[in-house]
Amino acid sequence: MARIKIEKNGSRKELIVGKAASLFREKGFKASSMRDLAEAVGVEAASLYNHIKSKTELLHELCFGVANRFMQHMDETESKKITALQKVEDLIRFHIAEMIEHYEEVYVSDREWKYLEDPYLSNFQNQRRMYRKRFAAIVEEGMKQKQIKKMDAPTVVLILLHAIGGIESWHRSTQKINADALTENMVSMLVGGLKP
Amino acid sequence: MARIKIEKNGSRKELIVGKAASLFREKGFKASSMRDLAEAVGVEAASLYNHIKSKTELLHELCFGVANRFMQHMDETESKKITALQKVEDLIRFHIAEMIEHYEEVYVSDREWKYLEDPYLSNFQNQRRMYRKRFAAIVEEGMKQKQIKKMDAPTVVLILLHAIGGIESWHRSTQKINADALTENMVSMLVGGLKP
DNA sequence: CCTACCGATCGGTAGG
DNA sequence: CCTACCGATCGGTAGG
Repeated sequence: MARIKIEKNGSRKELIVGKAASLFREKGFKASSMRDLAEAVGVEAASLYNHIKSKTELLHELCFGVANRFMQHMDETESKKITALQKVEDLIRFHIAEMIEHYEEVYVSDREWKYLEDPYLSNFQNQRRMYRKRFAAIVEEGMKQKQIKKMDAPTVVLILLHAIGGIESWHRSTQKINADALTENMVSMLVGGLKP
Repeated sequence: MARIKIEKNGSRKELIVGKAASLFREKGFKASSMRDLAEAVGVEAASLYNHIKSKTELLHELCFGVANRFMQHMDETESKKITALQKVEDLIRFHIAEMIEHYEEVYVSDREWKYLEDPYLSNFQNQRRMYRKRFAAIVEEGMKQKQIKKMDAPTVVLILLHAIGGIESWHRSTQKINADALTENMVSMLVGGLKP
């Protein structure tokens, strides 16, 4: 007598990917073993391979899931009818929101992408480069319009991205001070630093 | 007939630690093998153990070397007779200079300290916490004196530290734009973001 | 989904 | 400083 099969297709894999995000964030990709992951999922290590192809596949899923979301948001921001400075603020707010809502995936994608293997590695690096270029172009536009003070735009972008993405303690921080307050603090400081 | 022994004591170990910094930065601590390191040094893996006790000892040396420099500088900054905002700027400039001059050690200490083992791990975490607390106290002082706008001080510190330390491409950046210009860009943006 | 197991690689030691 | 080697652990597969 077969069990009723209402489980969504892929839900088991999604569970594994989610546990992997948590494990990779905590211990790092290389220091996380498939046996660790299996224990977190509640099966034997060998059983994981019925749902995934390899350990690095888990990293692909995480990194490209995050990259795609950021790329799509960049498309949206670019096409908005707002000033360049407002676009920068929009991007900053999106990064903060992603950090709060998808902390583990974003963190892993940010710190562990170098362990991707090579068709994926180059692809990821290219997407990352493109994203930053587009971000820098908006910053540059803001400088032309005198909304942002003259600085080296690629450096500005690196500072902004790392200022947000680097906070390794979003959990604790968002517990101690409210998430909205944290967001306004960051935006105030980062956008404040751009103005002439 | 013995070779003349004018080599400074410890110079061989220092070479190994330096190569380890470079390797750990490039591949990460866990993904770096002692065979990789031996190859970089130009000996067999077993020979490394005549100069060091273990792989993690290399990480101790790197992390505490960096931590001690930052702690000592914090002492100096605190005792200077300047305003709180000037102290913050002083700290920012020191972080930038360390990043330019000791990029690999600082980077490794920042991203790989979690692989320290436990008497060292707790010790390092405590030093880190202390440093941030002292930094936040200066920021808070600046707020009281109305030199810095009211924000959550620990968050401000995290943003500052990550904005500077996160730049994973200091090499390339400092090649493209001059180091002094980079420093002024960063200081302008970060200190600018603090002012009311 | 599990048991059993493989080849590769790891950090490190013995002994010279 | 090297050769030789160890036990542990790794990612992954075979076969059911």
